[in-house]
Amino acid sequence: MIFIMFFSTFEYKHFIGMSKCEQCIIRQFNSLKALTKDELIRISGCKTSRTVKKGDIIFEEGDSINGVYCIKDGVCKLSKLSANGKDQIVKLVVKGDLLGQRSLIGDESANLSAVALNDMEVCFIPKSEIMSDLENNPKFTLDMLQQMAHDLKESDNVIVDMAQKSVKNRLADVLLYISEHFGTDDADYLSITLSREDYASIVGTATESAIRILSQFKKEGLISTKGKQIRIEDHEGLRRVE
Amino acid sequence: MIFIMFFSTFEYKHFIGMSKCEQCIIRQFNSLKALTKDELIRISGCKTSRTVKKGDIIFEEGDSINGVYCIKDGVCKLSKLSANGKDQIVKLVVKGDLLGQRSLIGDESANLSAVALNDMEVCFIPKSEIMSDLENNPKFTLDMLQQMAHDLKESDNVIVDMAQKSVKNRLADVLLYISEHFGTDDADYLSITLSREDYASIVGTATESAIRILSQFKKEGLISTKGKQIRIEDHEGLRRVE
DNA sequence: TTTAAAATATGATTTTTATCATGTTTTTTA
DNA sequence: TAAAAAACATGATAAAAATCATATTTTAAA
Repeated sequence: MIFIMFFSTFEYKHFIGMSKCEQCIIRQFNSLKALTKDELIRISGCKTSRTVKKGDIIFEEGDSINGVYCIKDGVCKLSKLSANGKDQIVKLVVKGDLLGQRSLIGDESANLSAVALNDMEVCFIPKSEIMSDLENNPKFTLDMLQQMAHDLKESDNVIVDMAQKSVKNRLADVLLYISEHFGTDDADYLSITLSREDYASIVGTATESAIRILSQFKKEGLISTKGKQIRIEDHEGLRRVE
Repeated sequence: MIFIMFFSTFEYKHFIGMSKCEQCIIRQFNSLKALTKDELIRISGCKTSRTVKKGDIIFEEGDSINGVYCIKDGVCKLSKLSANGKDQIVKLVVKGDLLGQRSLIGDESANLSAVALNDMEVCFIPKSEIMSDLENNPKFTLDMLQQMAHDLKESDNVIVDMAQKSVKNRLADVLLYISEHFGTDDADYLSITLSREDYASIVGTATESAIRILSQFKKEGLISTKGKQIRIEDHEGLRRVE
């Protein structure tokens, strides 16, 4: 037990999940910002914090979630297994987002699975706490409602794109979306790296098709790659893809 | 002006949109049921009621809606024009549903167009009234949130189906969905009649493809038709379509 | 009620995408 | 670090769906 002595206060709190919600900047990015100081302190007292390794399952379709995850760091995919046995990625969830709120509000088991795309750090807030805030803090509920309205709009737009755009067009869109929403590193590579299979699973196509199209984009000078990493070389060109 | 004398009190109120929300059973089917009697009386005083003819546009993409519609009778489609010039139907909205709440909550112009599929009767409640209730009645906001969570789940599931199922499979699903959600008439025909173009626009395919597949379903004895009307002859068969 | 327009229907053809097959590269693990 | 596994790549072929063309039927309008 001697090694505990080397932990600083910060590291110790961090390790066992005792860092304070009131002082956490992450909450500014989601509906938790609408909570009062007292509510945050209460949540701080019952939340748990944990790390999730790349590839780990946070929850699966059908699981009872019983709470909400606040993503402190990392990225995960929300996907659903279709009848033909293929996974369809519905949404990418990143640092600052909440996870599991839909199931919690609908009082249902998870409709989607959440799997980490890189190492993550997440806080888990039990259902009872969130529900009590939803019932008593109208600002919080309204903020949650606004966020859900935004998600619904995005989902509707994805339906239209799925139905009306070609696979090539959708794949170009995904690259642009990732670039615009999640940014790039210092060498302009997309900050989120996905496997070709993941790209196929977002676009809703066969893995081979996704690979083929990315190769074509490369030949046409629209993108370049370094291993799994992708850099967009011609944004306008990608936008023109049909 | 003499004809006004023939109107009964009921008809008169009905005509100029003065029937009372407190007494309207339709609200039991949507979030308005969470409002208090006082709130309903207040809304009654400022809502307007109108009829919409088949084919009429209730609102279009980009319109500022400035309120919420409560569907007293009839059905409409929510659609979006895609880049290739085709309309994609995202959702069917029926008697009892609310319309426009997403744009109102997000404080945005309409993302979708709403067009009547048959003659409709709708009440319009101005934005200010709804917003004040959202800010002051947590039960109402929570109910709205739960409804929105449900819509989001449905949208996510549509994305998966769009991406992973064949056109034939999706068309079979739509027929079953309409049958299960909107019911049939006394002769078992689907109570909602859609053009082949509308079916194509829900499924996300070419009109000719939708026509062809419906013809095939007919040949296979899965459905029968009488003009535009469709009757499902073999539910299990439709469910097995791949 | 005749005519025009729209919706339905179906064939032929092309395009898009999936599937199968096989090889190469990269990553993981023993 | 060598072997195994996973991911990537690409060709050949098949299947699905779109497009174009052209009737026919139904509906709406003059």
